[in-house]
This record gives sequence, C-alpha cells and structure tokens, in this order.
Amino acid sequence: MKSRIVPTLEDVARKAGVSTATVSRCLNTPERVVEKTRVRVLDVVHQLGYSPNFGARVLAANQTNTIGAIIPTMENAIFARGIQAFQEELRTLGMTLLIASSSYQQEIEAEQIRTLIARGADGLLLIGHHRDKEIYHFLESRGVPALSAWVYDADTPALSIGFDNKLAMQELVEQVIALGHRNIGAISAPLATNDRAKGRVDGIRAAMTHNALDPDTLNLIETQYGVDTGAAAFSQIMGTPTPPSVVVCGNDVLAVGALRQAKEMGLRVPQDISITGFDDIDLATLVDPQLTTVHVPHRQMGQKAARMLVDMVNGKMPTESIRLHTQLYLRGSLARPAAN
Amino acid sequence: MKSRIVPTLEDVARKAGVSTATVSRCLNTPERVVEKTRVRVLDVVHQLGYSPNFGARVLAANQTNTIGAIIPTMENAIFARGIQAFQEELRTLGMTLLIASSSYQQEIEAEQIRTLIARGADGLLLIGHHRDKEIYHFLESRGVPALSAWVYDADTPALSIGFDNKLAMQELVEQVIALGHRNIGAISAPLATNDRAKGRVDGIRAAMTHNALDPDTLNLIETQYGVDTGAAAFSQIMGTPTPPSVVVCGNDVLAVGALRQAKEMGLRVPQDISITGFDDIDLATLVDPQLTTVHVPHRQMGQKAARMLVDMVNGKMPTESIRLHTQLYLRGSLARPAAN
DNA sequence: AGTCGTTATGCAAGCGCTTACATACGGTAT
DNA sequence: ATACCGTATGTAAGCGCTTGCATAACGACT
Repeated sequence: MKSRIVPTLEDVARKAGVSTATVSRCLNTPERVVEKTRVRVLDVVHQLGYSPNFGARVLAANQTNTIGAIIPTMENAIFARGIQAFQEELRTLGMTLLIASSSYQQEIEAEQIRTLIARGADGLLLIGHHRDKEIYHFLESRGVPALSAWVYDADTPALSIGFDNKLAMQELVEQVIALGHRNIGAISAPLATNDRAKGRVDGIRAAMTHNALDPDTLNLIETQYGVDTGAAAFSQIMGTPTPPSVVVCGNDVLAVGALRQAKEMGLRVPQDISITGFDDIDLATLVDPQLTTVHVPHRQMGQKAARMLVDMVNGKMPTESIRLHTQLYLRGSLARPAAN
Repeated sequence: MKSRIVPTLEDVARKAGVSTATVSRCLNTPERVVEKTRVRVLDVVHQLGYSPNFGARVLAANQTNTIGAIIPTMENAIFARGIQAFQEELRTLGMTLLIASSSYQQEIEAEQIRTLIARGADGLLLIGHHRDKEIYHFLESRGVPALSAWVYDADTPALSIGFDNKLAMQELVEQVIALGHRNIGAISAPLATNDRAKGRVDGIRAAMTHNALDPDTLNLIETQYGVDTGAAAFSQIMGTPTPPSVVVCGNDVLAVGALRQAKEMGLRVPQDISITGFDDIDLATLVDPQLTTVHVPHRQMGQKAARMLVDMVNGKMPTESIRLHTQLYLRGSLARPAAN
C-alpha cells in the first residue's frame, strides 16, 4: 500500500494552475494575492488536505513559530498550571509550544535545550537562573532568546519573569517569628542546583537575622520534591533533640507531607507544631488545617511570560525583568507556639 | 552584530577535510566510518559546536524521532503523571516528545493533531477514542500511527492502552450497592466528548441494573473538571428532594470538591454521606477522610504507551490493545448508609 | 605482480518550501 | 496612442541535510 502520497505545495500549485510561489503566498501573506486566485488556491488546499511540511518551511524561512519550554517536571502542579497558561497564551499569539522536562537534572536540561534549538525553537522558556554559563553562550551564538521564569533576582542580568523567592519567604518567616517562634525547622528541595529553593532558604535566614536569631540554628533538611519525602523529612526534623515549634517548607507539597506525618505522629497542627508551605496550590486549602503559604500568581506568570518571550523573538527586547508579587496567605496551619 | 554564524555540515566537512556525506555518516551511522576519520570529524563537530539543523534533517530523511502527544490539559495530575512517565521512557528510547494540550476541545485537538503531523511527528499519543472519523483518515493517509491511551474498549478497533473505565467503575459501584446504598448520586465530567467519563457513568448504571436498581434513578450532574465545580455540583445534588446517600464522582478532583462542600454544609463523611473518587491521585489520601477510589496505574500506562508507540513507528504494529488493571481502594469516605 | 572483492569515502541529486527578482498585465495620465 | 507605474504572478535559487551510486583505496588471494 503506497497510499502515503502526501500532497506538496507543487501538487496544489499544479491543480490550481498557479505557481508554487503563489500558493505559498496564499498561505503566508494572503493579502498579496488577489481574491479570485486566493479562493481558488485555498479551495484546492482543502480538497487535497494539504498541510505544509514543517521541515521544509523551517529550512527555507528559518523561522518556526515555535517556543520551547524546559521544566523540571510535569508532575508538579505549580509548573503545570503556569505552563498551561503559557501555552494558551502562545496559542492566541499563533505560536506553538514544545515542552520538555529535565527531571530536575542539569545535564538533561542542557541536552533538552540543544534539542529544542536544533528543532528550531525561536525562543526558550527556562525555569530559574541556575545553569552553566556555557549554555547561555550557546543560546547567544544561536541568536535564540531565552527567558527565565519562576524567578526574579535583581542581581542577575539574564531576563526573567517571576517573583523574589527570598523576599517572599522572608515575609512569611517574619510573620512566623512575630508569632513567637524561635526554634525553626525547614524542609527544602535540594539547594545545589535550584536557585528558587536556595532563595527561599536565604529568605528564612534573612528573617532570622533580621530578628536577632542566629541563622545557623536553622534546622534544615534538603529532600526531593514529594509528599512522602516531605513526610520523611518532617519526622527526621522532629526526631532531633530540640525539635522546632514550626516547620517552614519550601513548597506546599512538602508541607502537606509534613502535615500528614505530623498527624500520624499524633501531633496537633497548629497547637503542637506549626507548618507552612509555599505556592498556594489547590492542595493548600484542601488539607486540614489549611496551609499558611505564599500565594504565587502562576497563571499570570505563564501568560506574561508568553507575551514577553514572543516580543523577544520578534526583536522587541524588553529592557528589564518583570517582577510579580506574591502574597502571604495566613491559614490554620500556623499559630503561636505552645507556651513552654 | 552578525555573530549568528551557525555552523553547518559543510563547515564541519571542510574543516575536517572530508565530504559532507562522511560527516553525516559519522553522526548517523558511525560504524560505517573508519575510526580514524570518525574521531577527527567528531572532534571538529565539537570544536565548532555544531548541531544539525532539524528541519533539513527532516526534509532529507523524512523521519524525526519525535512523538507527539495531545492531552486535554496539563493541569490535571492524572495526565501529568502518565505523560511524565511517557516522556521519560521515550527519552531512553531516543525519541523526543512534543506535547500540546487541547483544553478539552475537539476542534483544538484536531488542529493540534495537524500541527504535530506537520512538524513531522512520527507517531501520536491521544487520549481516549472519541474523535472525528475524518481525523483518523487523515492520520492514515499520512501514515502516522496513533495510539489512544487512558482507555481500553474491546469494541473499538483503534489501538489503545488503558483500562476499561466502565468495568472499573462498575466494580466500585457494586461495592457501594453491596454496602446498602440505593439512592445514588453522581458527578461526572461532560459526557458528550469524553468517552472515559461516559464509560464510567455507564459503569455506574451497569452496576445498578445488575443489582435491580433502576439506572434512570441515577442523580447525575455533569460539570467541568475542578475542585470548585465538584463542590458546586455536590451542593446541587444534595439540594434535590431526595438526596442520595452516596455521591460517586468521575474523578478524585471532583470528589475532593464534593468532600469539601459536604464539610461546609455540615455533613459528616461518611456517616451522613459517602463520597467516592476515581484515579487515586496523591490528593486522595491527603484529604480527611481519605477517598475510596479506583487506583489507576498511570506511570505504568505512560511507560508502556511509549514502548508500544515506538514499536508502531518502527513498523512493528502490535496486534491488539493493551488492557491494564485498576484496583479498588476502599478508604474512609465510603461506608454503609445511615439507617433510615 | 596481477586480479578481484571489500570497505571507506566522495559526488550530487533531491527533500518541500520561501523569497528576491523578473516579468506580465492593466489602468492612468498625458 | 504612448509612456509610465503599480500590482499580481512566475521563475528559480537556495535553505542544510541524507543517501544511492560511483569511485578509490586497500588487502588477500592466486
């Protein structure tokens, strides 16, 4: 069966009795073709079920209308939501999104970046700032603009859209300390390769310092993203000689794990132990007690990122990074520490 | 600044003192090039930071090593998890995944399918069976194999990997009825375009019929996917003259919404009202009481789908669909109805 | 030493599209 | 009528890569 005769531009041209150039124009710059011809051509396009060969188009025009995004994982509601918004907005802008995930591994990310570029991505959305200098050189040499999302750091020159992880967390912890907590525990994603996580932990320490607490006393555990890992970390923290009165978690998922574990250990939240999260995903209000957390405007971030990146692709380089604002949501999981 | 001099095959060839054909072979069929040459060429490839132009490659070789997947939304933990596994497996098989989402809309799905095909996807992963015949014709005419996931339906000829939504739900409801429930309410995603949702509701009715209950008495509400919509649907159901003793939900997210609403209305779960879910996402065990639900092996499904689809792309057409097994997880949200 | 068979490499023809440039075609203004 | 101009369409040269076929290089065998 050699039914695989995919129609080409030329087939359309022949059948419509015009040149391939005209067909191409009908598709790409219809206003440059007189109506009568255009209608006839588009009609044939339909009849034949023609759709242009992307590779050929890229090769000839050197432009793909494609944006690539590389996210650490899809199994994280936070990225999922932001990326969904990103994709919806891109769609309205006539661009297609290619997604790859790096499983939180730098080498894989680097490889995915190369892959997406090879595929002709016009622009790239990356998460966070932390990556090899070499990669940025590569991007530059290819002339592909990249935008970092989920972060805002005034000190980093690379363009980004996001929020200041450190300040946001600091704001939360200021509140925690104001309530009377002195012995603070924390659960974070691994810091080495994750500038968002690092920013948040820095925020905790900054708040401590600012309130005359020794930041070195922070009881910090690093662990992978996940409910179960959060639970395990929580029980580890509570097993130390002087367990904290509050456990500040790097994100809601870890916090929910901590919460579950607390219940399992017979601890009442927030009477015996306070727990806080970060991100304000749906889950934060579905658990009992609800999580005190930092609300992040994910959808807004995705949407704005799309517009910004498309501008960049079109040569309208924004002059500066966009800072979005987070908001502290105080809910049931945080209270004053029990009187000693 | 014309720093955008992207090296081409020819540049590499010239610098290495070989022909472009040899360079190409070094990259694609290294065993056909003698070691000495190969080393020299690959060295130059590195020096120049060469990476092949995807478009050109597609055009010439007519093969992309790319699989496309179109999912209804990324904001759904279920798809996210399965797709993450799908992508990880594809990666080990040397394929790249392109993801698009359809926002649960058929027309968008059709458009995305065309886009992915135009981009040269070698194969496609789709969710569910329900779509226009025309689309299948199109796929066939292009010779692009497609695999439907998240469903298994012996009666549909199209290849699929998944589970029998109807049977899985029926099994759950048999249990519900066995506990003594007679008046059943249900919350489902819109049925018209979602064969998985439809299968599940059919399962409810089948269990009713099987137990001599009139399936027409099922108190069913269709609503979009979401916690809030689930909550709203729940309160609507409970507002009817003879509210049910159990609300069977089409998925865990709807169930969690129902659960939240029940609490809000001062109903105790499961004493006053039982609630069940479907999918067994993390969330199911994080709420209180935990959800009775149907466990679906999402990661396994994603992984197997990847292998199956790659086989299909390589011409090794599997002869039949793969059926995965679900499992009933009985948890706190389901109990006997209150004695009347 | 000559012949033949292998294997490594080069040559060059496309793949399907876009687009600069050339040309044809009408319509105005003179 | 003639000259001129603007617009619609055609011509054809690539874009960077793969691959069938031709050729060269090299051993092994007689």
